[in-house]
Amino acid sequence: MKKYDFARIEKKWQRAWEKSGFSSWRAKNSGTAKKMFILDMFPYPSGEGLHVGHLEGYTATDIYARFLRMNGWNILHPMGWDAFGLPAENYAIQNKIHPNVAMKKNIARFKKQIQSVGLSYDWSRELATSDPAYYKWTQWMFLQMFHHGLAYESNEPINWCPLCKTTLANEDLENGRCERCKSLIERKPMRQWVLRITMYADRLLNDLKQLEWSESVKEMQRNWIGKSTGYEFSFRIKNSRETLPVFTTRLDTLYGVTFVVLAPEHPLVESITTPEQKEKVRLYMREGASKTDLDRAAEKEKTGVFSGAYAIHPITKQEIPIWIADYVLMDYAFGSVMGVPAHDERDFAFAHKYHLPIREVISPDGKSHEPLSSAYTDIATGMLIHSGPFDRLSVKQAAPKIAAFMSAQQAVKYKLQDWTFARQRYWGEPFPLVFCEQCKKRVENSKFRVPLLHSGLNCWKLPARRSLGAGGKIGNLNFTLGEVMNPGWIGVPEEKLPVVLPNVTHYEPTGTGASPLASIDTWVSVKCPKCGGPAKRETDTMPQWAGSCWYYLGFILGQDKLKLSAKRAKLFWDQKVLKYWLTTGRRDSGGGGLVHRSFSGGGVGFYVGGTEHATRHLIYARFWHKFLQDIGVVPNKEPFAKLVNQGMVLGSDGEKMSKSRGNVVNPDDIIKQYGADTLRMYEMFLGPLEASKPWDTNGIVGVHRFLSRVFSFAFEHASLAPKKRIAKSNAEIKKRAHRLMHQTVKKVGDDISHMRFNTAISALMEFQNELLEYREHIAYTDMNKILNIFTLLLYPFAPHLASELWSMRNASRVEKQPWPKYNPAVLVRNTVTYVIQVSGKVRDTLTISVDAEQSEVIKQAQACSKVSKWLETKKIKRVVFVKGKIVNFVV
RNA sequence: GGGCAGGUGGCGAAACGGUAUACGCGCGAGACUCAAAAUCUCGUGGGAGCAAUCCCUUGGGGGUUCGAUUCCCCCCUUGCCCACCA
Repeated sequence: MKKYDFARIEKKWQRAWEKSGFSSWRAKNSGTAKKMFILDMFPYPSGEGLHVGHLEGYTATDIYARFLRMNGWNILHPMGWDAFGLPAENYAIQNKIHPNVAMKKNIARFKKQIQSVGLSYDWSRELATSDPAYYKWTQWMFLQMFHHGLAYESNEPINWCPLCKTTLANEDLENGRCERCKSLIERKPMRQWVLRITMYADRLLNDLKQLEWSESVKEMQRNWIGKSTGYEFSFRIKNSRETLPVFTTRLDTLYGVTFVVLAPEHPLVESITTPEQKEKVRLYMREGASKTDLDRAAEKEKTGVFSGAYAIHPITKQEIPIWIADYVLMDYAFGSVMGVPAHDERDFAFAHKYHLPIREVISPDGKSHEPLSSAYTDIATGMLIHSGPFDRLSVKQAAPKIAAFMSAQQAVKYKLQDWTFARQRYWGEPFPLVFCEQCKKRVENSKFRVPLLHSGLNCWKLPARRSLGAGGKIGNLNFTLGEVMNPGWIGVPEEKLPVVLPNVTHYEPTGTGASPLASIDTWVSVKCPKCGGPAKRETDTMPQWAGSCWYYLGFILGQDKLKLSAKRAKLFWDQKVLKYWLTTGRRDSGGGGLVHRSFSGGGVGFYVGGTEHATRHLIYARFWHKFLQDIGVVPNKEPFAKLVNQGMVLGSDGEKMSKSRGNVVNPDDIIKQYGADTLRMYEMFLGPLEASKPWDTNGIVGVHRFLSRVFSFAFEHASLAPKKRIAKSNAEIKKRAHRLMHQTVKKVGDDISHMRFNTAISALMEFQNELLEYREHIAYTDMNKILNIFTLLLYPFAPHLASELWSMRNASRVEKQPWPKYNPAVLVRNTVTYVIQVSGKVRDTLTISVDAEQSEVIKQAQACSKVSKWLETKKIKRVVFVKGKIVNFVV
């Protein structure tokens, strides 16, 4: 018996594919064939190499891509490298290799690993985010955002990771810790570039509806955006000209306000605190300053301090004490809360602790229940009491009436905050910005007044496309909106892009808040592109998410477009190609009984990746895409039409794979021991794509045995001496084999279409098992035909072995063959097996002609000995008959 | 505290109103072998029985139905995400 020499076979076919320049996987940018953009989340080429988790998603999309290609689709299935960012940089520092060098090495390793698994990527579109040809366009896009006023300089307190020595966005945190290194995050006021993602909050929220994503990821994004609708109004402050704005979703409880709370960072704290309270407030603030956000949130008991000042209730005119407490967050709404202890659990706890009055104004039955033992927060039931003219109104009715009475404005707030877009690290895209003192003075002395924008305010609209002239002329110099809004900051002209990351010897983070780039004076000092005066470059770099915001567009546009000079943006944004891949023509829908439904909003047709990107990459990329649509360079609203989240592959102990647990499975080892085809199939056989499932080191031999049997059988069959070949098939067995073959063609096709790879593989196994039983009874030529079909079905899963099997009988290439069709007529059986139940319990089965009449079936069913004995003494109340399935005698 | 997804043999899982445990692992027995590995054959949810056969079984409890792993309600439990958002 010939052994399944997977190593030889896999090498042979990988060479063959490489020799042809991977031309079979190359996507065309036009044509009338149905098309699909099948995208994997591209990896960070870390020093660890590819892990089996990556390969789960990559194998799934590879199977799908190969399958659709055989069905005549034009498939765009590319791969690239998310090469900028902290993990890559930290690896470089640890191993004392320049990030650029380390990255090149890691990319080469990743690519080799990917090719050793036989993934069918269109390598002609390969890209890396750290390539100047690529990041030139990342900079170009940032520059557009800047000029349109979407990027602003901020000095607000921001998340600082003391170990990574950089600022981080909220999205980069996990429970108040750095997502990468798990250090506790500090809040530090720092100069930062921030992107105004909040301006897109509503669109990011609303357009979720049209996405074919898992409900859980959509829900995560909804919660992250965190829209709430309520009212805002201002309290007057006793003995002061200041007013105190608050936001509330419960204006109906206005009569129950017994105190007001400010966040410790609130700007009014300083001015309203009375001299008597100054010392206490100072102490409280000092204590608070040492707390991290995590401490703040973890505190069971709320703390606060009285400011000494009083607000005036807008309706009752009562004096209400103003407190300062860190359970109120400055980042949200106005950083101030009207305290209604009777109807808010947090306010209740606070009032309870500091003996503030609790005033019941919502009651389930219209009666008073004071003193309350807990806050009553049910808004569905309940009516107003102790609320003057609004008594007896429902919660729902009351709010608008009170608002009208006191002229409170309806308002919408979001949890989403603007995106901290700068890192004080080396390995990232440099900002295409310079700072010029003279231009700063020009702007500040000019008459331009841009409405002062805070991160929470959504009062500002994007200027009409291409009208960067929302800025204007100062003297004889033109300033853009972004340049007017950020005095002194000047955009690098497009023709000067890319601003190349200088090659330095010291790239370790400084920890001073300045990036390593700041020390390279020759790089930092430049001429102002606006006025020619002395200027300095921005030395922070962009976060790792920048490059991944548009890489799918990079794949669509291709390497030639990336190489264009940035001043040729018009040519770069090739509308024909973008429309081809991002919008759907009529031809894409339906087809062949497959469910590759295209999505009306356009975007990447099929995107596979882990759920960990739900509130990071997937929200950032949507934001960029919408901006790019607004400036007229992409043709549709959303980047990713359909998203599937592959589950995590856990270690064999059921825990997350990690070095420290020692449960990491290295794909290289598996390939060496069992081969790539076994690895691919086993990853798919583990369970449903979207479920997390443990890797069972023992289980892999099952798939390997299957492939070995497939090979041995096919090989033995192909090398049969002519004398030993069976001349004539047994008619009955041939018929059975054919029916099974057609069944399997249908099943495997349907399963691939629905991402049910595990059951597709089961079906292939069953097919193979039966064929082995039939082998003595099927003629050589008939078996050849059946084996050809089997090979085609196997091909998407195990392309190397399938290529080898195909070449045993055919001169052509398997990947050029059309996907086999099944004949529904063959699937029709002329007998069917009925399940015979008595009162719902299975007692027997009955095989009978499909055409048998209901009465005939029931008659025969009743006659079965196993059934009749259950019916003997009973009276049949009812007979349930389901054609072709079941007869149930109810007694 | 809120949201989402799960709980089926010894294990990964299948079926998703109609014969629960397909497929695979593991295990047991046998064949081949001096022997072992590999391979092949048969068996394998639990219980009672010599057997035919019968009873029980999809986290627990109710409900709808002739029939529920599947649909509805309550509870328990595991995982993931978000969490003082006014």
